[in-house]
Amino acid sequence: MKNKQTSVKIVDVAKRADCSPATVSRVLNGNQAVAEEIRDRVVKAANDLGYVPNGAAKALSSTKSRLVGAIIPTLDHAIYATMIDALQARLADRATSVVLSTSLYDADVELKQLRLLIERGVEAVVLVGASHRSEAIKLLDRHNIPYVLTYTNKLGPRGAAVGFDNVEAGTIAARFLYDLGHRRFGMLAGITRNNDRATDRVTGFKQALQDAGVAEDAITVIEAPYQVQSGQEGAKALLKSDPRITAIFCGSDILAAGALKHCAASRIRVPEDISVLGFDNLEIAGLTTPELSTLEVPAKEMGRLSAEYIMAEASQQVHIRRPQISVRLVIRGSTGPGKLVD
Amino acid sequence: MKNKQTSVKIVDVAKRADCSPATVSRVLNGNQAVAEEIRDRVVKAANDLGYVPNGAAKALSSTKSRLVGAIIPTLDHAIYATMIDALQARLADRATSVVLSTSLYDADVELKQLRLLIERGVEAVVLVGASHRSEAIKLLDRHNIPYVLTYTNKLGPRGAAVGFDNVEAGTIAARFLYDLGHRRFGMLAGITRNNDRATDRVTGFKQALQDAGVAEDAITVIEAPYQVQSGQEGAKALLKSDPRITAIFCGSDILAAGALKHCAASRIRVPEDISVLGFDNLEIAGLTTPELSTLEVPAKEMGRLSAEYIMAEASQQVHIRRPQISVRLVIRGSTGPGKLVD
DNA sequence: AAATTTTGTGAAATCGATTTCACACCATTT
DNA sequence: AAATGGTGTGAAATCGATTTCACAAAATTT
Repeated sequence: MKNKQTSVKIVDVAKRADCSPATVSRVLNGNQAVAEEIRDRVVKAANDLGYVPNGAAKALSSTKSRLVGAIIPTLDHAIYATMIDALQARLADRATSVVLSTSLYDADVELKQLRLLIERGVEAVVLVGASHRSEAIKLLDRHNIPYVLTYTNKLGPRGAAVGFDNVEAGTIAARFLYDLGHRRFGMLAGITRNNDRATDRVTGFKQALQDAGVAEDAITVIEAPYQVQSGQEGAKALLKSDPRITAIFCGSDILAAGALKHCAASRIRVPEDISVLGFDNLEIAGLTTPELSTLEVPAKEMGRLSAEYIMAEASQQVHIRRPQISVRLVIRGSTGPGKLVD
Repeated sequence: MKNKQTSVKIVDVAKRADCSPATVSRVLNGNQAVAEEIRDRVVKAANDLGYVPNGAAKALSSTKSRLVGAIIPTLDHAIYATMIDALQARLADRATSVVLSTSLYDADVELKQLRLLIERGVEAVVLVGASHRSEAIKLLDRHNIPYVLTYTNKLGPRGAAVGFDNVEAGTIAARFLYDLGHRRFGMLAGITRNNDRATDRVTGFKQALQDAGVAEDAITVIEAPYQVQSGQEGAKALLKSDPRITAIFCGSDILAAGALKHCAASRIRVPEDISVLGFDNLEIAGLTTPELSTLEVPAKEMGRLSAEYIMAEASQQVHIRRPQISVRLVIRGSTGPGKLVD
């Protein structure tokens, strides 16, 4: 049943303006020259009737959907929400909408969502991280859809990588804590399965410490989902596994906040007894006691730059495929000197 | 130029499966009976060719876009991000995507975004709050698009209201603090302009206190944007304006966290000297020192219920237009008894 | 003044699906 | 054996815009 609740169509506008649908289309899209007089009639007719063009018809005939797809792990984590917020804001300027999906950190869900987005005719796709089902990239290639990988700087043969080097981020954390004098370390990482960013941070952290001469058994790594409570439990497990740890690097401020809670509950002084370093620089980093030292991730920036890339791509312009983006160390009160015992 | 990068269309699948496009459509949408044998051929052909239906064409011919629009103030506030997360998750089950826009608390921007969404052919719209440009509602009515107002329980002649009574929420806060023995109050409200929820919370709070016999000049209200720093400054201004205040109700945990920061910096003890009550029960509420007492807003629940309503509406079923939703008082460490001086 | 170019407009094809309608075929019922 | 009913399939209309193409009228050049 193709019902129609008498919605206004382009022919209705044409009739009222006493011209052809073609002319109405021309006026409303401002593409070609139309006589001033007719132009005015059309605009007036469209307004009078409250004409809203049918997007599907528009998309079908022009092969332009003005839709951009984004698939992130979850909106419940501020780091992604903030990125999407910036992306959406920037694209809205160009009358382009964001179709949002979440994968819950599951590559298969991501693939399924991607298929749905492609079916919707999105003109570009924003993904998180560099590890995806190979079929996902194939799908994007086959449909010739531009895409952006965020939170990573690993570039594929096509697409853009709008993010930072997670290995390097781990390195920065390691150097910072090592230079403070710490010699036994814990890392409270995110779940590394299906998460190349979490994996890389661990890699960078461990490698840099070992390069500095820290023995492997002086570094304990535990994984935990990005939740405060997991952070508490993780910190506890970490200190139980190696009671001599004096510095903990967390894969997210959420985990770090949990670690701080554990310390407070166990009367462990931060940073006197233990230093805690977070990741992301979320709003919460400024709210804990002590305030969290952390690595700032430029989420807004990544959202904005992803939008820039997509818009450039849409207008066939060349654009930087891997902008220079890096994390920044923000030192607050949760980190301090380690006793240089040897 | 209607270019085509040789993408696979339904006729291609039909050809390969040696049947008509009509039959392919039937198989892929599982609507009508098709012989087992042909069905298999079609499925195989579609897989082999990697066929992905064209959403625009689908939408145009079936008058179903499987798109739902949502306009929220910002994704940068967890309370909205969480709601959208739940909405999206629930709708994804039905192969329906969410097109997301932000209004930045501006009703005109909202209207503009709404127009865009309608043009996209969204089958339903989710908005925040009850105050909108009258043209917005008109637009929805004219196009006969179902809509949901969240974070409010004010029902219009059409649509659903999936939220709580903000006046009542203010009342609950007032009663709680009054019953603790407080007699001079501060309220750190969100910006009430264009924000009926913020406005209602103030109304409820003041009214309930006055009903309890509190004089008007014993209640000081200051507005501040939902940012930690504004919370700090607001709390400072509040206490300067009336140094005898012993309890502060904040329109958001963000503001409350700021208030807590101010107190910590000014060596004001919480809750001994001053009680601070938040709103939302964000994750940060459990991370401050002391932890925040607050009113819990069921954001996830609202997202889920909005999705339920939309899905029911899509399948022409009747559904509750105003589900019973309420805030819940969560008592932690930032509130305590007021000295009952008189 | 004639020839040419430019400009503005409408008719009709097109985008890629869904869905109606007609019809052939086979299975029942009389 | 004839009449009836049900099932599965394809041809063609349809959704509502954009865009190509043809052409008339106006502007410019010869």
